[in-house]
Amino acid sequence: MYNILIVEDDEAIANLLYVELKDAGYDCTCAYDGKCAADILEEKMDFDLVLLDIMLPEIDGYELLEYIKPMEIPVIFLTAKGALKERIQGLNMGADDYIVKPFQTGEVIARMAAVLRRCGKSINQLTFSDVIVDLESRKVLQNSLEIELTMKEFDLLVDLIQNRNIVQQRDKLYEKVWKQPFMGDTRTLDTHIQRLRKKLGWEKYIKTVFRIGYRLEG
Amino acid sequence: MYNILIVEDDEAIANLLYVELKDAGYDCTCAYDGKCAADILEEKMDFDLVLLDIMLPEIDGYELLEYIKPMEIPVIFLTAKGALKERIQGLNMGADDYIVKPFQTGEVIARMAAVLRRCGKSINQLTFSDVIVDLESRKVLQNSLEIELTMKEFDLLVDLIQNRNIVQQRDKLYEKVWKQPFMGDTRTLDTHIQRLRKKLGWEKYIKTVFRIGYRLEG
DNA sequence: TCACTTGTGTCATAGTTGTATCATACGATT
DNA sequence: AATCGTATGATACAACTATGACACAAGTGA
Repeated sequence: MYNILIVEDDEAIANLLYVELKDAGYDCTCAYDGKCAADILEEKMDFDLVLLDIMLPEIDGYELLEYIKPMEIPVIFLTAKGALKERIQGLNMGADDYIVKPFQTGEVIARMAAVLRRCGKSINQLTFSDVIVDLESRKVLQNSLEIELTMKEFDLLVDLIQNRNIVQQRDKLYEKVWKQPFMGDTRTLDTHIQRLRKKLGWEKYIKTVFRIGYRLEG
Repeated sequence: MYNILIVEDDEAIANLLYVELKDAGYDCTCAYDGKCAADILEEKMDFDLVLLDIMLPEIDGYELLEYIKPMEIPVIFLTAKGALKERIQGLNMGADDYIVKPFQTGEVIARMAAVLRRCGKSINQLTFSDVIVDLESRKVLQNSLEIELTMKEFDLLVDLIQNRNIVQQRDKLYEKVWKQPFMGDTRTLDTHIQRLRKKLGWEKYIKTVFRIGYRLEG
């Protein structure tokens, strides 16, 4: 799970980000001013990424950026619209990306993912819709709530997500998850699909393709 | 098979990419400068993805990007290390991803696959008239509306499209779709053809060739 | 033992497929 | 051109098959 520090003096924006990122499976901490941010960084150094507003009371974003640099934590600047000079300066100073306010949360998440990937901080995790699947811990989060899946359910889910939008033929799917030939004529696969559907409330995503198999759609 | 356009003035890099991507199953075309790339794009518009170096003689990557945009072909930028500004500008201009030189070919392939998937460019896709048939998801779209076909209908449609403008003899057609010898004298094949015609409104495209079979015409 | 996972059986239902029937279109023959 | 035999279109229906839903039993590990 990623640890994100949100540095933003506008509490409304900070909290919005906090909630949305939490939902997207990120652990977040908010700092409402530069000094506070510095303190938090000092105390807990294992952030994976910092979202940094430039206009901050007291210590501003640039100063903070200098402070963060030696920690080698990627930084995404949050800048007001039109403040071109800020952006350029930010990038020159070594920010990894910037996002212009007002922003869509989806965009933030996408940029964050890109930056994290670029920085090699990629963790083995898959996402689909509101679900995050961590391959290392074998945990599944849905809207930040852990969903307990059994082994087969988990493997099945991983396969479906890795092949999203591709029909998985019943026999092939069975053979991949169960690692043995499909003898047909039992309710095993269906039953597990049903269990997955139920636990995740994914009736609409896991489509059955009649006479062929299943497809995770979205 | 995917068609990739490699635009890169450093021939060593271009050829390396060419070879590696070829091995990975991509059809590649190289362009060593922007003008050449534009010509190739003009001539042959069915590329699935463009790998685009930014630093090019004459026409640079940005200009070319503007040129490519209306074609709706995804673009991955190739940028020199540290050229952060380039990256940002590229992404802002609508590139789908970028890769920093020097790169591992594996990384390039992974990014390409991701971009292609994101853009919904599935290799296994047939089109005819207003219909797109995705062989992976087994979905059929007509004017962006999904048409639900049964297994036989789908197989039949695929065969017809793959043999467009060629008469399919009834017995051959039957044997291909039903995978069993044609015993004649039943309405099975006709009925399925009718069902296809009806679902797609393709009375005018699926022609019957009296006493021979059917032909998808257009 | 208990709690949990996993596989299988049964039944109901829904969707698919093949065939029969009748109507219409085609083409050869006169 | 008229006629006739045959092929195909259209439709409805019956048979079939796959899947969902559920319950339960066997297996497994704490």
